[in-house]
Amino acid sequence: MSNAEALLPILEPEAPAAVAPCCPPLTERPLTAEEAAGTAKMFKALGDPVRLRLFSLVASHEGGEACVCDISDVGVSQPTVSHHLKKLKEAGLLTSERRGTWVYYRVEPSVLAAMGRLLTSATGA
Amino acid sequence: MSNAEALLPILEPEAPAAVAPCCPPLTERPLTAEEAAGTAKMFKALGDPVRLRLFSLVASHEGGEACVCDISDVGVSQPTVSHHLKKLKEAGLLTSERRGTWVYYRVEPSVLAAMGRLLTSATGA
DNA sequence: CGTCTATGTTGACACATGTCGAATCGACGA
DNA sequence: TCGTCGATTCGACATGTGTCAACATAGACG
Repeated sequence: MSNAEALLPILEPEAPAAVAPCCPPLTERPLTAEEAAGTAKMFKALGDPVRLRLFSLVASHEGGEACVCDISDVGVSQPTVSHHLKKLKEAGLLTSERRGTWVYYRVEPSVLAAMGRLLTSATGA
Repeated sequence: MSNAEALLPILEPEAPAAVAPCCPPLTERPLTAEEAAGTAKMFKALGDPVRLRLFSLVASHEGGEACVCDISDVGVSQPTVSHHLKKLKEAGLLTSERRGTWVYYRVEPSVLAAMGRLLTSATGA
């Protein structure tokens, strides 16, 4: 696949942007097909037990940041952990940064807030 | 299927209870494997565009209740709509009730609130 | 430069999932 | 009772997904 990447004009596999300010609360208005498609990607990313646990490990870590070595003890092999972290990154929920030997993952606070707003009914209840 | 139900001791295929008061916010504490497994089911249920749209259609309907005939216009066949509604029901997000000819679906407000709390960071940000 | 440790990628496999057409069930009306 | 309409279930198929072993890459340290 590295060949294709070199030949093509570097088209990114997923649109990694514009996930934060998405939609009003679900109780307020039915989502359009486009809105649902974009939002469902985030929910789907959290729809796997391993990913949800990895995400909570990063989110609850000090400073909302965690090294892979700190969170790779979730019961699956390390390639699988890397695979899931990549999925979370593609969904816009995490960002990664390499500092020296280790790679650190951080949560995207705006995305968290947006998803929370989606599920927080504005109707008072 | 009516035969099997009559013969077997009525074992339910999915545990339909105890989904509402689950976990503290994700930013507060890493989820255990059990918590993640249970919570991921709800996120997974909303991780499909069609299901998310169906859910928003029901949630935003008057009284948080909608007939299937009102929400079955999401671009897929009616059996598929029924299939997705069943999934949402199994995840504890919806409840169904038959009134005469039509079947009405309603949202479970406590579940919505619980999921919103999960994503609402208590750290102030 | 060589080697070691830490992450990420590839290829392959088993399994789950979304989708539809056809058949079935349930309620209403002629 | 029979026919019709709304909703679910069944059977089948194509696709997506999670998982791992093996390999590749990136930086650190002698």
